[in-house]
Amino acid sequence: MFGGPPRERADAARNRSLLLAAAEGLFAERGIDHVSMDDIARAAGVGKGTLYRRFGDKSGLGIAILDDRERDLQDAILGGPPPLGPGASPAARLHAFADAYLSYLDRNLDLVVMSETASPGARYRTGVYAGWLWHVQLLLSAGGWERPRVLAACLLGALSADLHRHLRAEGTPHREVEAALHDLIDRLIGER
Amino acid sequence: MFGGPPRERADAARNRSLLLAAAEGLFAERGIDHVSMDDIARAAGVGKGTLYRRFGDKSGLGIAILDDRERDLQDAILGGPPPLGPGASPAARLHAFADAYLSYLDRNLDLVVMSETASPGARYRTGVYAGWLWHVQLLLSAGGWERPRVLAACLLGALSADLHRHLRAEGTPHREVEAALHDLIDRLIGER
DNA sequence: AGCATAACCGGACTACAGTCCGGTCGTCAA
DNA sequence: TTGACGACCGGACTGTAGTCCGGTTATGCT
Repeated sequence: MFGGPPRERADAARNRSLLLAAAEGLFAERGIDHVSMDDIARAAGVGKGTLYRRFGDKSGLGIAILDDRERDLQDAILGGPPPLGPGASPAARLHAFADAYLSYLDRNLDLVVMSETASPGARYRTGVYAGWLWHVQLLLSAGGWERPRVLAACLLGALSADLHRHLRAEGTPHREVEAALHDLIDRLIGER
Repeated sequence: MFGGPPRERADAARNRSLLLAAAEGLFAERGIDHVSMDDIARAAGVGKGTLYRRFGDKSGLGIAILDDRERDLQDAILGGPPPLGPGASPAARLHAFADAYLSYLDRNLDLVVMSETASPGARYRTGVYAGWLWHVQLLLSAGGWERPRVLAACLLGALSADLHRHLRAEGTPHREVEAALHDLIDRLIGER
């Protein structure tokens, strides 16, 4: 009767792969700041229109590249072993989330900065952000907070990629950032 | 012997005023997003080079426009009456700072977003940011925290203009944002 | 296989941020 | 007052993000 979602055309899928591969290659080779959208389209051997139709804008391209790596983290949160996954106390899960997210950030910093700052407010419009927000909000309300959504948004503010790139550039040791966040979470929701 | 800093030339000063006035006018009239740097230079009757020499870039222009309004807040913090100024407990001063900063943000939201997001990391390179950081850091270390600098940076992350524009756009009531921040500060450093 | 349809393709085009440099004019010292 | 210096001026120029539309080609039905 109703078919599933219309299948992606073969040429479209091929171009998507070509573009993602070209972008990842160029980013790794020259650094994100020195790669333009034209470069990517040219390297993939397609026109610019194709690039923009597939990914919307530069931030969308970044999100697509990050997709797999983020999915790993999301899966571990939703169904992996505790304390990151379900089963541990809210406090323990919040601590585990902070560690896991910081580590994810650390491994993909420039890409995340790009996807979050391509245009003002870009971060908050992504589905991934909604996922993190939902998770933190649940943990906070399990911990008895009254305005979990706003508070969760504030906590995620403390995890902005831009901020952590700044801290890294300033030379702040990674372990100090982790320690500060754990202190903060301890005060918010209790001990580990 | 050594003269003071070389005086600004009369034409340069005149052009600075013209540019600031033109920018404020256009921003108010059309909204920040619909004003280009060319528009501003043309409205002020000067060339683009002049605009960029005076203010560096778009974010620098925003900072210059915000300068006075920020200075009021800085002065109140450094020498005004408690609890915002010196004399009150660190906890009380932190609460007062959060209120005052949120209110400042609320009154200048688009301009602050522009000055913070013109380029990635722009926020952290400004003198004003260093001032807020210093203040919050002092209050936290007076409250007995061990890593006041990193923690202060995280708290300011929760006060990013981009985030609060998003919360406003989402319809979150201002009083709820205030309440959440006060709850958070209470846990960090004690009661009001 | 043959055809109608709609999605897809690509590159020319616009708009904007930011740079550069030859010419100009304010400033200071004599 | 005059002259030399250097800061200042302006607009043409570059590089980039993102849009648009006429031509093309995959797809599903007969």
